Amino acid sequence: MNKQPKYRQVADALRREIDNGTFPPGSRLPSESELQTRFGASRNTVRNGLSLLVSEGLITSSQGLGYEVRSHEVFELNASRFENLNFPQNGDAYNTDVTNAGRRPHQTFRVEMTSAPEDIAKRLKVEPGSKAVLRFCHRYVDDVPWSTQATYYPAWLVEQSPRLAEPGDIEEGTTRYLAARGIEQIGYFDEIAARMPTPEEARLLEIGAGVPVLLWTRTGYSADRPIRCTVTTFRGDLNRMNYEIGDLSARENEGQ
Amino acid sequence: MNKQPKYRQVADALRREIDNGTFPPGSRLPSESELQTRFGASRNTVRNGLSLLVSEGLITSSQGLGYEVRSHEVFELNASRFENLNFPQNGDAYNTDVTNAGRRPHQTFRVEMTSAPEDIAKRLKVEPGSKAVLRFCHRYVDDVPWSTQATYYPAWLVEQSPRLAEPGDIEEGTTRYLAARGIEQIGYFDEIAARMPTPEEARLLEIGAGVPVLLWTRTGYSADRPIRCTVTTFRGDLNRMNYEIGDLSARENEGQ
DNA sequence: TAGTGGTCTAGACCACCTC
DNA sequence: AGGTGGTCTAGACCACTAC
Repeated sequence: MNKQPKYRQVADALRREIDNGTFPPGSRLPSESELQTRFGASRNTVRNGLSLLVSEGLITSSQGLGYEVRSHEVFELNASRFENLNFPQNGDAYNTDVTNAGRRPHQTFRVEMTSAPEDIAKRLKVEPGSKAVLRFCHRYVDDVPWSTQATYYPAWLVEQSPRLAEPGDIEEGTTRYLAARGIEQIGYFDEIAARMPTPEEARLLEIGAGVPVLLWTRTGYSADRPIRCTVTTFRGDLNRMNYEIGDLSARENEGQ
Repeated sequence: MNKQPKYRQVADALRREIDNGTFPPGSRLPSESELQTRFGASRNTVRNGLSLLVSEGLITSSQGLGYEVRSHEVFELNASRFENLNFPQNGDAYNTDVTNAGRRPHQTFRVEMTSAPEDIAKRLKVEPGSKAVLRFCHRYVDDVPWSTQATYYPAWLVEQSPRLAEPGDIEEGTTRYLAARGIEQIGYFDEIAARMPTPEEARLLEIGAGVPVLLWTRTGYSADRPIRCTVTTFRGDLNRMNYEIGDLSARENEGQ
């Protein structure tokens, strides 16, 4: 005998029906009271089962409306191709990529003078707590919050390149601006991690329960030392990162 | 007035105390009944708040023991360096990496003849449902389930390289075995995604609520066509992926 | 045996959405 | 107004862990 608790039976039954198409993406699940009678369970037990599916990222709930099966469309982000070393462009080609996908990009932007958080300082090889310029970007696609991007520049670099600390965009792109001043990024170190969002991240990205964030930390190096560190936070349900390594001429024919 | 529901107040208060070190990683939270009196709330309300923290990945619970603050140690996985194109080695250097970190690797292994799932078939550029060899690996570090790895080889390749379908390890490594038979991988396409685990993944990786998985899909190409597709599923709380791009000689000095 | 969390019930009131 | 989910309570019994 391997009896599952009732709320799991509820979750399992519904999950199966979502998987096999009984409830396709975008459709609505039966209401809690309908599920009570169907499973012969109390309301709390039904809710317990439903909340399991919510935390698995399978469904969402909204007051007054009901439970809806989540639909998944993902946005591909090529991390190795854009920001090409021989052809530096503004930031990370977000505008180009989004527009190419037929979507409408939109972003808010701000520049701050802060002290570098410990993990950033370590990557930039500066003293923890030392001054840094933070250029922060909050990005939307078709008005849906998509990602936040925080780039830190160490103080010594800002002294040489004062426009980094000025508010507002740098027209030609920060990479080109730096290159023109003799600071060339010749390598990157990328780190990718996943975790559940902090309440702050959940707020900025309008993430509900059951959706992890992808954390992408890119540290850019000149020939001598690290010159910037960019931390990008994505909604995990809407994004996928790609890397191309080596010779991929055999991949060109069709879209994968 | 911006009153939060009581269970959120419980969660926020405890989260703050976890963040500021009142409850350090590995320590135990007060029991539910203690929290009831502290917050003047019913047991279900307290449980509701605690389950929020569980689904954020901050704490775990076990019957009879209580709630414990999760501790985070992450394992770095260099995706661009290992499986070096000029120096192919067995699989993805998992054994080497883990041993170097002073940990004890352990894995179970099986080989299956299956039909390629749709997404795999697309990446291998074969008909959906066509035959493929699946080499499946379940990996542990110090007896903690760490990742699962499924590599699919298309039928046409297996005909040329029959040992792929044989159970058991290929001593010299599949990459070398293939290279010796004239099939050389000259490029990779990596895709990285994050999501909540399916019940099956949660079982294999012994993941509790609040821990996402990292999905790493690597498609290997010869000069002509894709020759394999490897899907690795990691515990998101224990792993971080790295990519090195361009010239990183300035990084060598210290550990990042 | 005592204390912990896990499951389940029954009922109440509130907030939001649609009509 | 009527239906939906959101919050909260009080109490019951079970399962696991410690001693």
